[in-house]
Amino acid sequence: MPKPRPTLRDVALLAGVSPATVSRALRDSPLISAETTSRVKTAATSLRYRSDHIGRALRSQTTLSLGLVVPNINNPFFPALVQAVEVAAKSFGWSMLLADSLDSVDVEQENMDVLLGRRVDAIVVSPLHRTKSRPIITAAAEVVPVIQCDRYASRALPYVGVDQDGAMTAVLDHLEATGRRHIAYIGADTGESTAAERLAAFREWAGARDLATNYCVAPSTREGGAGGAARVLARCGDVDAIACCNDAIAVGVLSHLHAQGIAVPDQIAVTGFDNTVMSMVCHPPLTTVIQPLDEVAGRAVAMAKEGAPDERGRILYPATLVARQSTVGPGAPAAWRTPLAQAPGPSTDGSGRRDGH
Amino acid sequence: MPKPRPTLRDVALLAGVSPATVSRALRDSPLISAETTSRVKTAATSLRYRSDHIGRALRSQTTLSLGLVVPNINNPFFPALVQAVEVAAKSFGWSMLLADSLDSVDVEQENMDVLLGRRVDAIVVSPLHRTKSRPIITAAAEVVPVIQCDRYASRALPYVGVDQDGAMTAVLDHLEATGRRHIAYIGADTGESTAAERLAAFREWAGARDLATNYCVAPSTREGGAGGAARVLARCGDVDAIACCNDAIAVGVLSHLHAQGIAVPDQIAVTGFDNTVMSMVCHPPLTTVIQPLDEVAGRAVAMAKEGAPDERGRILYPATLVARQSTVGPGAPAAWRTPLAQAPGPSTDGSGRRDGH
DNA sequence: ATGAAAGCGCTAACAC
DNA sequence: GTGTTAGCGCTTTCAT
Repeated sequence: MPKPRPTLRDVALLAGVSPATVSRALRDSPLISAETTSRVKTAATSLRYRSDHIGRALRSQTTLSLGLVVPNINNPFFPALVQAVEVAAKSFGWSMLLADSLDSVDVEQENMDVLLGRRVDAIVVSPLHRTKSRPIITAAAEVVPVIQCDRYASRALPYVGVDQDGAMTAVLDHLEATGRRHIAYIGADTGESTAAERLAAFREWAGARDLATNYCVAPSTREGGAGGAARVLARCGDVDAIACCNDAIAVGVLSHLHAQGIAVPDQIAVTGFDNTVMSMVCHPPLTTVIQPLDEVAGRAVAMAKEGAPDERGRILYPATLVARQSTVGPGAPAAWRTPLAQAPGPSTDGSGRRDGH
Repeated sequence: MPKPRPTLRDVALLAGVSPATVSRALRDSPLISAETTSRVKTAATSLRYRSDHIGRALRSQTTLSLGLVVPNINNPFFPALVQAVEVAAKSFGWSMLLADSLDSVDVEQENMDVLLGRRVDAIVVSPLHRTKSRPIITAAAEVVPVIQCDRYASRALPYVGVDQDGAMTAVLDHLEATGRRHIAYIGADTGESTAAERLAAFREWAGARDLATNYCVAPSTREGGAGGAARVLARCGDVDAIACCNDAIAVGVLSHLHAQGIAVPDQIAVTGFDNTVMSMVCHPPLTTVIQPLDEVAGRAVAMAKEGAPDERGRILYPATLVARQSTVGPGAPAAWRTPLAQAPGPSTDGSGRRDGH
């Protein structure tokens, strides 16, 4: 197994040229004659030579690799983000080191240290916690470009995400438009920036209508959702809709309502967020929100690669509401989509710059 | 941002010792006096020195990193495996490069090349396809230890997985024990080794009982499952159970039965496989199989690290059946678990060696 | 258009 | 116990 790996020198010997020429030829330098280039490439192929990334990295001081730090890949929201980031990175020859923080700030700190030690050229991070993660990513950003993605922890660092306020507002507008008047909200831990924004959107929306803000915060689990439902129902008898911060909570709400013999959506409508597989498989299927992860990830990776030197703003993409039977009932069309904004592109704020490089 | 990174030399200068001493001290070499060691560490800390992985890798010819190649991380089965592998790798200081094959053999090949170019010390791979992936992993295995995990494509390379035959047999035994007599099976593409093994287990089980082998193969999606259900039902009128190769297919089966007005489990029982979130959220919850992923991943990573020099056998861990309402009905206890084997440890075969190093 | 030589940051081998 | 030297594989001046 420990078969000696051919080096650039070996190729040079076989092709009868110098190592420098091999290096240039393999990278199609215009300085090298076509004839020499092809001879070198033939030699390389016959030796099954593969350029050694470590040597190149040491010399060129660039590893062509990206660190991705996610809160917890077992959260069904993140695999799609991971995939999108990897695809984007690979599209220009970068590799991705994945670091899972396991929902622990300590692990997140450790992950950053490992990635910096590995000399990743940039880091894309979805920070665990709005405030606790701030010193962690700030320190890392002094060494390497750090782009916040999906969640954020610092307004002083670039961020690419989704317009949570617009999305949650659209959910609430949809509930109102379909006749709901007593809307409760179950939020997730507001340490997550997205959860904080969604809750803020609910409070603002309800406040603007002079409605009671009947809400609570629960763990992002089905059990959490069930408990939250019990609480908001206990607080107000005539709730006719429960908007949730994410699909897991919403599914838990469904199970509580089911256990109580409350019909969905006839008596109470329920909404989720994230369009995870759960929202399609549960009963009834959940009205939820689709986030344009491929675009968000692509933009974040592009910024990471460019070093995002003077881009300090927040780039927000619009989400899409998908209405399913948990709000529109069995008689309505199976699924229709409402884009939350006319323009498909992102918006920026806080930087004074328009989007586009 | 491009703040100059302190080097080992800088630390040496500050501490008034040689670079070699710094190198040794930072790694707690017993050769260095305690006094010097602490002085060096102080200097390192004050400079915020972080050892450069690239230099170390070039010199020591080991990157302390592991490549993980998965078929598609959006398959809800894999995030747990990815997490388990990363945790195991990190437990002895390795990092993980994740490469997602996007269900394409070409991408899988490309992934292997990239990982080898990055000089990962070992690769853990869940091969996309039983036969098409074979040349790919075989070639990689000539350069670096390659451990197959979950799925396999070559019996000539180490494999750590789950006893699929035992698991599927237990599912069928369970159906029989709860009174089912006409069991159909919906398999996934048998290019996946696990799907092939599960189908083989069904055919063997049914054959041993002289039962009709009413089965079909369908895409691993909910749509595939719905279509498969239509086919097996058309073929035989008195099916009273449908065992499925995975949860996604089983959920599709549920939706088809639901649409046909067929009651689950009263008229037809349904089983899934993998214990993904789908199996808990769908209606009714699916009887399914839990695979001990943490153990499988831990063992695979340990073998990868050791280079698994003469371990060519298959290491199989037993799975656990979890019975839910899709087979045992609403009156039965909510969920009870049946371990599929007495011994919690893995079994080996094909190598003549017993487990344990 | 090509070669020679230096050096990226680190650690192993060999002094002392 | 510690310093000196050399070199991992590559790219990049600087020559020619």
